[in-house]
Amino acid sequence: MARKKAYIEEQVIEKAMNLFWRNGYESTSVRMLENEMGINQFSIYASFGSKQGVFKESIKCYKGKLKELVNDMEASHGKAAIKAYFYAFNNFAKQNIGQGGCLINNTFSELGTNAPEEVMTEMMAFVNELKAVFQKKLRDDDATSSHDYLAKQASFLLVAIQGMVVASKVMANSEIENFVEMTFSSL
Amino acid sequence: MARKKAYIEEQVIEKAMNLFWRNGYESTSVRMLENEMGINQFSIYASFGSKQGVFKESIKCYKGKLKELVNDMEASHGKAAIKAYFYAFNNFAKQNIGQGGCLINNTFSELGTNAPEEVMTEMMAFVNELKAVFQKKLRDDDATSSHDYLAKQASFLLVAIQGMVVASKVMANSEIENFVEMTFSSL
DNA sequence: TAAATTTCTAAGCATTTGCTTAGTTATGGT
DNA sequence: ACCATAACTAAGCAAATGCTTAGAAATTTA
Repeated sequence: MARKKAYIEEQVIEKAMNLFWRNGYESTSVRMLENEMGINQFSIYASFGSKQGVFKESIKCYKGKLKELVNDMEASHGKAAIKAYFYAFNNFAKQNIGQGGCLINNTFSELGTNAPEEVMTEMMAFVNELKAVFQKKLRDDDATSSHDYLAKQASFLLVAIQGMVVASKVMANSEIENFVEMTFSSL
Repeated sequence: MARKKAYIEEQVIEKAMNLFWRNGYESTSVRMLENEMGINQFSIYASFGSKQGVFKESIKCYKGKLKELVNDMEASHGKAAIKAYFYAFNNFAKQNIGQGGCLINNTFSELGTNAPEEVMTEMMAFVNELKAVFQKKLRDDDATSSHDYLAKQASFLLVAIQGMVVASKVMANSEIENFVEMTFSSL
């Protein structure tokens, strides 16, 4: 009769995600993952197949975290919802010391075109979903503008939020807040 | 009598810089540098001391390249100069396949707080210099606003340009252009 | 108590990594 | 032709890397 599973994959993946978030992909060895996840290398390979497999699951876990923030935005109304998301996302991005920022952005930066197909797909999907939600919230406040016009505004906010999360690593919080305020005052 | 140096350090460093720009730091091995630079590992260590030494020089080389763009901006006038710099920088950032983007941004993302002190200093200095030039060009068009007000606008543009260069890896050129136009229309 | 399965431990593998060493070749000046 | 130096080639080193294997221990159920 089988021994019960002693670790929950979602829990160990969350630990792995945090390590990748702090260190990046290449600078995170399997031995470090073993320490952080609290399971041995054999179990890592048995459950996830490879280091890359762990990373793929980590990206999905990260998306799940972001989904909670996006859900909060979807439950709110208009531009104010997007703005609140900016702040919430900034706070979320600052949870980690070291590299921190946005794991999706970091992964684009570090791996670029070398990222595994599945990872690229997950990340692009997230970016597109976020843009769609921005557009929907913009529509809340503006029933008459064209779809194309709102798409451009959503796209603008998408670039802006990427700038915010990258800049927040090296710039003062007051400068980030100034950026957000100016970004939304222009809409 | 000494044999003349057969390679020019600045030239081999430029090749190294391009490789780091495409690949990032960790994913670039010394053997890859050897191939790209066209000199052997012994010469690399003799001239630069370590892989990190090559990287430090590469960052300086990259700054030198950016300096040319900044000089162009300084030779022009007002907000139009800054806007032209955005476009020039975007074109410059797109020279490299793979990771591309901005090597300074990439390095902040990849190495974060683990970057060598000298590299951090060089990068922070560049960011501060850029902000100062932005502020100066904003003053060209606005003789009366407070120093603090213009500093905030310069800071805003600094975050914006970081967003642009990160986003340009994954978003369409038309969306990047839209972002730049919207950013400057709000100033 | 035994069986079945999970998870662990320890060791190992081939390769890659940053870096060093020693001897050789190339080159320019005298 | 010789000397001095630069740069190369080849080999090597220890450590790290991603991953595998084999046997042992742990755990649950019947």
